[in-house]
Amino acid sequence: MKINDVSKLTGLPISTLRFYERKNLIPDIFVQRDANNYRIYSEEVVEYLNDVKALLFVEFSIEELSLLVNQQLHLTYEEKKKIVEQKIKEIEDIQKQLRKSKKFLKAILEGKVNFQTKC
Amino acid sequence: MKINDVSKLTGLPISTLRFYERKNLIPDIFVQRDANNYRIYSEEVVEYLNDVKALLFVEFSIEELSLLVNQQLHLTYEEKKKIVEQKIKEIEDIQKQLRKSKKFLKAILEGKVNFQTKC
DNA sequence: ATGAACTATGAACTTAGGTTTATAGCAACA
DNA sequence: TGTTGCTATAAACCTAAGTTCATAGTTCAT
Repeated sequence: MKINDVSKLTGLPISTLRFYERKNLIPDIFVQRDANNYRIYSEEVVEYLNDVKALLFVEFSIEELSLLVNQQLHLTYEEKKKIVEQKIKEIEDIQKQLRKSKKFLKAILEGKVNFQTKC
Repeated sequence: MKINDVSKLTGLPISTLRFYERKNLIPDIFVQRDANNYRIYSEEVVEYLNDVKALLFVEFSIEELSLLVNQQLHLTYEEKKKIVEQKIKEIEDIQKQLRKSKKFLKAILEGKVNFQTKC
């Protein structure tokens, strides 16, 4: 698969795919180069990138995620486990916040909240 | 209450409080000026800002939220209702994404996911 | 075999959401 | 009454996460 195919299958712009690679977010197992230096992606990269998208959307920064997936940095399993467990806790906090926000927004809909001067 | 009190009670830096005000995120009912041009906040601003914090954390941009709370823009109730309903839907999408991410992270912990070359 | 479409790179640019700095006017307390 | 601390503003600065641009090589369709 070439970069354009991956872009279409994941919905990520080509520029973003190249950017993620520069940020070490795409392990070598997913992408190699052909004779013309074109990127050739494995099929599995699509599922991987969909997970990455979800993780980056709310809970991870590129730097954090890169730390986790980048074997150059030689994090031990224990170190990675710690990061992941911490992240799961953070997600649970976000879930709590979201339930709170939803309540607040619903209260607005029902006219129970008003932060504006009446006039 | 002066700005330093609000900062301490909400955990928002003073610079952020001033910044939010410039972005029309703090309705006039919550803040007035005294004889020295110092900001004097009402007690209610603390709860309001805690809600704002939650909303900005994941689901709203400053601009969107300002649109909603800023009466200068004269949005009708119906227009605001539409924005809020849309936002609730988006939150539900985020909640779905988060459940997916959590699953993925737990699979990593259990060794069921591996995006790295074994060596 | 040539023009449109695809690929590559490095560098510059952009936007959101703040933070920091420079400068100056009040305040509070010994 | 002075000096430490709080407040104000405007403008400059910063970082993350991309995007766009300039330039150049490749490939595909006709």
